Amino acid sequence: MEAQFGWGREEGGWRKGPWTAQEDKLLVEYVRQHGEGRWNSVAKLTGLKRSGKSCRLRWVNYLRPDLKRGKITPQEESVILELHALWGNRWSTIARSLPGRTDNEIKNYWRTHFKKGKPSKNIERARARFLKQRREMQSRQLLQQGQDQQQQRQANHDDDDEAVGDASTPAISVLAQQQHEEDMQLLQQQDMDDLLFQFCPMAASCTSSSCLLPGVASASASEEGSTGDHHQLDGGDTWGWGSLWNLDGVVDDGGWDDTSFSLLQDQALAFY
DNA sequence: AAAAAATTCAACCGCTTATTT
DNA sequence: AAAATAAGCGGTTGAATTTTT
Repeated sequence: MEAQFGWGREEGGWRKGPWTAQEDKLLVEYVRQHGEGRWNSVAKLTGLKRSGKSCRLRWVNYLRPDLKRGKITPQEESVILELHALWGNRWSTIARSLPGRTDNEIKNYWRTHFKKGKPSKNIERARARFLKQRREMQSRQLLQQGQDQQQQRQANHDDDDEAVGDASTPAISVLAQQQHEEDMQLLQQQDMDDLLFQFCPMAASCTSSSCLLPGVASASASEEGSTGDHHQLDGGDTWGWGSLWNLDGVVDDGGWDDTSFSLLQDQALAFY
């Protein structure tokens, strides 16, 4: 299962695509002998068919011996969160505070775990899953109930959206009410999981206190439609304003006390 | 069980900045 | 002094893998 054609083949004299173990070896050997830098001479001296750019990238992001392998730890994640709040998308700057991690790695981590859209997608899906489940339960239940006491309600179920707890339907009975409550509990728990995940994916492995967040960004935020806002500032100042964390309402200090929890919960509920 | 959808991440691209000639 | 070359940066891509349906 080697690289296909097209990807991992030559183009204009240079090989592209995934590196093979042999190529890695050549590059490592080159660096051992000549040190880092002068990447363009790698090809000349070793016969490796890779551009200097490609060699540098491979070394910096993958072969460097001081790289830390393995998953980002909760501590590292906190740093990323914090520094991103501070600097925006200055990945290499952030990476300097995380020994053994590359800008690329951090960028990827950020994008896959925190970039707006993804986390809410998770929540969306959790919600969809839940609603489906609930619908099934409800219909099953209603079916059964309908056999018992047929006529009473029929006129008044708007269905889908709550407002259940009203006195208008005494017949729906304690059972349904209970069920609903259970559902809500389930939903909330699920939400909490997702929300926690959104803000601190490693929370699960964070034993109790160790996971301090720099602050909780307001989950609502803004900036929706723009698919990739090119803030092409000419002046060389490339602040990622759009992606800057909203620090308003930062609770800060403390970490996860009950207050921030219920705050989160509020946010979760406000979501719907 | 298999197909489709989603996720991940290594590597690419174009552009900017730094260094060399 | 300026042109050329190298290094560095951040955004984006897409094959491989994982998850969901």
